[in-house]
Amino acid sequence: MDFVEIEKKWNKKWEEDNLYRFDDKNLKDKFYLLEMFSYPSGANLHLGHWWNFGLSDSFGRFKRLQGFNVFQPMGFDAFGLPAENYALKTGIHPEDSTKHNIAVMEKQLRELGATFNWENELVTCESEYYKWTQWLFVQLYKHGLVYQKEAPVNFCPHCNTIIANEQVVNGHCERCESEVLHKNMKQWFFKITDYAERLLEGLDNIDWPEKTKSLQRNWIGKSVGAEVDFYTEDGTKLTVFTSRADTLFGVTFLVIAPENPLTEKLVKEEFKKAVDEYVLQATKKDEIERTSTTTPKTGVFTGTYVINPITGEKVPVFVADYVIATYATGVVMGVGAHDARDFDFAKKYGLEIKRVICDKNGKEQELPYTEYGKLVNSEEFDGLSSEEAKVKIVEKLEKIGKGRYKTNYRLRDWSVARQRYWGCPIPIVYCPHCGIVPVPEKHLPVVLPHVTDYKPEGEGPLGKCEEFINTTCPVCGAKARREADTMDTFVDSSYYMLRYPQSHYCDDEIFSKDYVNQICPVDCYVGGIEHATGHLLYSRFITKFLKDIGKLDFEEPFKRLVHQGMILGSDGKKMSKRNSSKTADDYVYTFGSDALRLHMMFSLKYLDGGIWADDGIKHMKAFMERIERICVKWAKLEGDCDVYGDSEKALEFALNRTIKDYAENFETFSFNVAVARLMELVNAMYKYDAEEKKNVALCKKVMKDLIVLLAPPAPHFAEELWEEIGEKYSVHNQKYPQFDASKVMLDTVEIAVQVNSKIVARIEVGADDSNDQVLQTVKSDEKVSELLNGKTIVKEIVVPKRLVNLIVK
RNA sequence: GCCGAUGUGGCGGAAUGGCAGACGCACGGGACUUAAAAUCCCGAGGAUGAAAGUCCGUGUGGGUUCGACUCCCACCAUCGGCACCA
Repeated sequence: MDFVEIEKKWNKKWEEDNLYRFDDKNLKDKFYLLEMFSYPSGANLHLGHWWNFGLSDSFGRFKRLQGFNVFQPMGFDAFGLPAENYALKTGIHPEDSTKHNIAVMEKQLRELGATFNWENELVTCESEYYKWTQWLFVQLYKHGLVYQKEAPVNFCPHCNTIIANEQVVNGHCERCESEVLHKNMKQWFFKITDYAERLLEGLDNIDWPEKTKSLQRNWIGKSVGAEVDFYTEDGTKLTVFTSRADTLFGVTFLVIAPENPLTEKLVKEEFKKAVDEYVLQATKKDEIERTSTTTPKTGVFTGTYVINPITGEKVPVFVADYVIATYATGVVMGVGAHDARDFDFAKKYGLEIKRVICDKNGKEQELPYTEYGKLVNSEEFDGLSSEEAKVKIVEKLEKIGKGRYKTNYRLRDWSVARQRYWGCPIPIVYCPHCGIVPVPEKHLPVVLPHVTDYKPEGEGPLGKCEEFINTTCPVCGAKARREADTMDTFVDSSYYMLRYPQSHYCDDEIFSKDYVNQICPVDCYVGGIEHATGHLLYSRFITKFLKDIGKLDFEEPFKRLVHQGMILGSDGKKMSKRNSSKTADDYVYTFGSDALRLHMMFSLKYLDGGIWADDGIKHMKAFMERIERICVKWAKLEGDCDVYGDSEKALEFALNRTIKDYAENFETFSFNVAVARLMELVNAMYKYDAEEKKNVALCKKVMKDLIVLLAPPAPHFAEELWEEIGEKYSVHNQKYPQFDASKVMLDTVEIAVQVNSKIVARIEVGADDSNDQVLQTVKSDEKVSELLNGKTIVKEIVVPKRLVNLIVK
């Protein structure tokens, strides 16, 4: 069989026949399978693409065999820095290069022979799509979830733009690895923090990898505690947040962040110079230096004292850069005895360290002691446990109006403006009379103009485009200017899964509620774990928002999430041209795409990934030829020989075990085991083939079931073989073979009766057909007592029959 | 420091608490062949033994159990994430 040829042939035919059309009238059995869409980077499809798209396509084909009406759309995340940087490098306009790249990638994706629903293709840089990105912005704005604020932002000097927290990796830009600067700039934010609690709670009800859930929990960073108000002598209030209200009696100083606006107010005249100098220095320090836990703590005294609301004690206030201005109140109470950082700080500046917690047994432990324990030196709270004291102390603070329960989240609001050209324009107009005005829905989209000067220079390049920037106020009609920034591409991708079902079939709204509620949420989402705290969090936020404004009935966009592992080059690093000597095409043109898929499935665990090794791919081709040989041979068998003995039982066992395990392993993306079962079945067929007399009907059945099972991992091969054995087109319309449990119940079960740790009897019990696991009922009670012969049963243990002999002997 | 994952032959990797190493690669042997390739069949964790067999084996040490790769506790190693978040 010429695999390369047949692949061309069938790809063409399937496309002509539109074999995988999604039936939008039959939504009862719909299955929405989605792979994270990609950037049209212009590179050729590489092995990583095959790994991602090819294998999850096989999963989709498997669901089809099971009778699901699979919706598997494909599109492109076409805005954004990669596309733009590529354009800057080549001198070709982003729009042109993007369009070209999409055409190239689309062609290759089609060659992959995947069952994508191309009629729903979606491209985020087309106005047909980004109209709704802007609509979304306006809705968020109208619901008070968008605001503009002068804020310290992450600024990448190389990309010349602000980037989100999620895009900063160890203080460096995730794209170009330049060191990120901190600037104060006017910024647009989405108030994702309003959804922090719901984003946390929602994790409990979705089928996602625990790892990813914990990454998100970590990122959201819920911290339950209390706020406590400290007042200066002249009545300025300093509120601290603490999760350890039980240590309030141990406070010996307060620390305020250098950037906290209150800092300036607090400083006493004679300390001003020192403090100003310190603040200046602190803001100059780079992120790494400042947030490193190993950097020694520094700080200066402000000259101000505050009163501890519960003890009445006077404690000094320091400025120190180990306190973060943007978290909670930006002020921290210093408890040297029970916090490692405060301990270091107190030691360094000779501040008092006051023990207020002993261990659970009341023993004094070495300081700093940061565990929970029992209170001491805390007046009426002495003897309480930390847990009890946290409640009692806050209750008392509430009574005197100087404290309250408070929950904080580490999650920050989402910074969404980018000072770049190649993105979705922010639909905002600045009017001299009306101020900030969102563009009315009926005026959308605000079309991104085709400009030639799109070099990023720290401000939105659109500001230089007069035709774009000058407009009139939608409210009063006065001359006004448009916002020059564009949106973060994560906004584009935060709702695309909801737009896919109607990407071209719904012009007057983002989607029609009734229809999308039937198709969404996504039943299975496949993509890399690197988006755990970015795209996957944003999408959840936006979906919750759309539910809140009545557009959806559900609030989690992805029911099930699966992360493929990464496929690595021989050096153990991420695949690149340098470490992979061969491209996907090399394999496709030598062995065929089916052999490539099968090999990828079999040779590594899909969820773990690993180092790509191509030895073995030629054997995969040989394996396919081995299948072809026996199928061609068995297809020619004639007559009605119906022998039925142990050999036939063994073959039936192999078939049914494969049918069962294959499905189970496909379901969990354990493709390596699924393919192994196919190999076992083929081995069993060869073994049976050695029989003089063969049960012809059984042979034909096994052969046909095998070919059907081959359809997901080797679609072209299975189709060709199906035709070769004289079956009707198409194998892809077949049903998943029926599993017959009775054929694999070779093990009956015995109960071994144990007396004084010796097994004295074993009783055979009947197999229960309705349950293919093992526990059954005892057939005869008399038999038990007979065997026991008056002894007392200490214990009965259920073991598979094949093991009883081993235990007894 | 905190959180999470992983640890099984030369390699990729299997095992609802029940014969550890399925399936495959690499390896060895046989059949076919003048020969090679291809194909088909067989072998293979380690130690010991002529062999049947016996002993040891799933990172380490304990525990639960008739029985542990699997469950529990402690530890070691590797990888990933977060990290002065009060």
